[in-house]
Amino acid sequence: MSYPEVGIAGLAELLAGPVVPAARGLLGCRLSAGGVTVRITEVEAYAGTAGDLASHAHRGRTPRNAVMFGPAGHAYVYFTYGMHWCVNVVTGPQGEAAAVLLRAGEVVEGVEVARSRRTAVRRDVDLARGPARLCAALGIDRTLYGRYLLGDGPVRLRPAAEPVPEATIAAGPRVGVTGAHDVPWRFWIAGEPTVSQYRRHVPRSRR
DNA sequence: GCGACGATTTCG
DNA sequence: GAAATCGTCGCT
Repeated sequence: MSYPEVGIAGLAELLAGPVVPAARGLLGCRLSAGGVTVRITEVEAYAGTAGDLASHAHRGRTPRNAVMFGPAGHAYVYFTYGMHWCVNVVTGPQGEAAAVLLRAGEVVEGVEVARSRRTAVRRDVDLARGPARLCAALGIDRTLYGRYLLGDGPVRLRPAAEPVPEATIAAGPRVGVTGAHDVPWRFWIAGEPTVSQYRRHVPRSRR
């Protein structure tokens, strides 16, 4: 099954539902910001307050995660490691605080702009390969926190140009997450060279 | 108010 | 393997 043929309304409906189908359905969708468009190739699902210890919302609402508790289809942008931005799509009904982390994408428009923001990159497939790299390529930062993604704002999410067959979607444990390694909530398009490399989480105290 | 650490990336 | 680098959150 695939979702893109139903248009923006269908995408909105998908995002308002359970987080796992939403995450899978986001594969192949296009995200545009800062003059760059990526085709999403890798995502991770995070339940909100529903017992997912890896979710930023699992301890309840804070100033940082507040947008997660609002309606689906908005951008949850957060800053980490003192230098990186990452972006999520809020999903599910209001109050559930579930979200999908956009982990990687293929730059399909604005390659030159993306390269100007990612000077360390040699190959185009590395431009948005990784959640912080994706944000860097798109120029996403705090100013886009909470923005609605399905309208005409500065960050726009659109259905896939081509459907992503369910059979090509692979699943595995989430990256960088302490514990919950048995929860296969990382999804990617099999065979895509833009999918980020899996790294097992190592607690800082043991580095 | 303070301190540990993070849904990471890059370089050595 | 380890540094870079700082906002966030819970209170060892």
